[in-house]
Parts: sequence; C-alpha cells; structure tokens
Amino acid sequence: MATDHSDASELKRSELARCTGCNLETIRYYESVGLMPDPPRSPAGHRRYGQAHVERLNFIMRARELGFTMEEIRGLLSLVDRGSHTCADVEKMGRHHLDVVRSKIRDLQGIETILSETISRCTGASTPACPLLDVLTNNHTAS
Amino acid sequence: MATDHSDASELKRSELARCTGCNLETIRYYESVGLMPDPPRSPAGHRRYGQAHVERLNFIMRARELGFTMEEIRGLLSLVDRGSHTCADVEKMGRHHLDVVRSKIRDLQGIETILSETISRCTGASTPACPLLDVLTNNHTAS
DNA sequence: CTTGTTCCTGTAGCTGCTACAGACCCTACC
DNA sequence: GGTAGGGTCTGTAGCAGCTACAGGAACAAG
Repeated sequence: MATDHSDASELKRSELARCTGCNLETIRYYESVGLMPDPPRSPAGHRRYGQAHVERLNFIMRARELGFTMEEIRGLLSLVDRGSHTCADVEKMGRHHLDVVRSKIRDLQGIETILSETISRCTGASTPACPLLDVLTNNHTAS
Repeated sequence: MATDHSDASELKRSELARCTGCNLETIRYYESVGLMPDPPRSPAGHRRYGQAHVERLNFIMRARELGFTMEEIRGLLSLVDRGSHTCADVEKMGRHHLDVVRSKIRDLQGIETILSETISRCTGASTPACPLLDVLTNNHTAS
C-alpha cells in the first residue's frame, strides 16, 4: 500500500540480528570471514538482507550450537553451496565432529572424576592441609 | 667437583621447560601475566630458575590440566602465597570449578545426543537429502 | 676466531567473537 | 528547512591461553 521505497522483504542488519537472535557485530564478523556473503547495499551503503541470508545465518548458528568450528561450518556450507553434496559427505563430517565431542566429554569426565574424588576428601576445616592442594602440588599420596 | 660457574640447582628456561614438560614460550607467558614470578637473572640477563619455580610451574600445569582458568589459578596461588589459606577456602574454589566442569559436560552431552541421533538416521547414500543438513537448516521434522 | 646453538625482547597470530570510536546517514518533529 | 536522536558504516582493539617468529646478544665447542 504505502509507497515504501525499499523492498519489504529486505532487512537491515539490526533486523537480521533481532530475527535470528544473532549479535549485530557477529553478523559483520561472519561476513568478514566469508561464512556469510557480502550482502547487497542500499545506495548509502547500508546492508540489505533477504530470506536467503536469514536461512544461512540460522544454519551457521545451529551449527555453532552443535559445536562445529568455523572451519567445519565452512566445509558444510561449501558442500551445500556446490549443490553436489551427498548425505555420505555430510555424515562423514558429522561423525568426525561427533568424535571430537565425545573426546571432549571423556576429557572432562576424567577431570570431573579427579576433582570430585579429591574434593570429597576435603574436610572444609580451617586448616591449611587440603587434599586438593595436595593433588595440585603433586603430593600424590599414591601406593 | 667441576668448577661450575653457576649453581648446579639453577635451571635455564629450556631446562625448566624440559623438566616440567611445559612449552618454552609458555613459561615466559606465565611470567608476563604474573602467574610465575620474574626469576633472578644471570649477569647477562638470562633467567635462572630454582626448585621453587619448578614446583610452582608444576602446580600451574596440573591446575590447567584440571581445567582451572588462569584467573582461578591466580586465586589458588594467592591463597597459598598468603600462607593463611584453609582447606575450606580451597574446597570452595574447587567446588565452583567442579560445577563449571559438570555444566560443560552436560552441554556436550546434549550436543552428543542430538548429533548421534541425527547421524544414526543418515543413510550414507549418494543423495543430497540428509538428516544432519535437515537439522541444520531447521527442517525440524517434528510432531 | 668462527660457527652454531641458545637466549633475549617485542610482536603478531590463532579461535570466535564483542565492543568501542568517529564518521556518516536517515527519520521525525517543529 | 533545520536539527536532535537514533542507526549504520568502517577500522581497530580486546578477551583467553597460548604459540611462533624476527632480529639481536651471548655463550659453548672446536
């Protein structure tokens, strides 16, 4: 109705940020590292985003939530962008990432085991002697 | 026996690195951020470390292995340095860190669950359709 | 004395953002 | 038409926790 001088489907950067939940500056960062394409600009140089940008940014954000690195996301996106990807390709990348995630969990569980066991031996007393400090100073009271 | 012109108990930076397994440059970094004290110097300005440095560096490294941040380690060390610490103080810091570790584990397990479930639905076929991509593009085939 | 290794310093790079400064531009109101 | 206030633009610096490299001084071995 109104003689809107810009396409109603075009979003400003702040609007893209709001509608995806992504930080404003992060969008610019993703453009600078090539994850997001350089968007078209208004005559004054302001970024104008379309639906494709919203979808791509959502893709990136969901991949980040799943712990994929930028490099992995770059890989996933380039597969999709080429259009010639297969489920097997994607699955391979996913499985590799899953391995990384599982190994991080194992590392953290190792830490958790040591910490919780050590702390359980803490008396909470007002004395300097402390099992956790013993572990850290490697008074490893083993055998 | 030999007329060694430096105290046999004094280590060069490379020797401290070797005997603790710490990276050479990391030692300098720890000094620059104040975790390690500035060591005494030889007349020519070369760092000379003693047993106390070895122990402190080992402390830092073990704390890092347990995932303590620099800030937490700084706290632990300042407790110890003050000499007036209690087991209760240390336990409190340890428990806080344990909470952080457990929350990281929970986050990663959430990721693991989604990833493994999704990937298990991958066919590995040479077709573009892929459950993992569906999740990432939020074709969330729910309900 | 020369060669090669180590040491010194300062600085830049990595990941994945986040934030700020200073300059534009755009909109609303009067 | 003017102006006040926002939003946008760019470049750059900062966070953790290192790691690496350049260019120079010193030292140890032959």
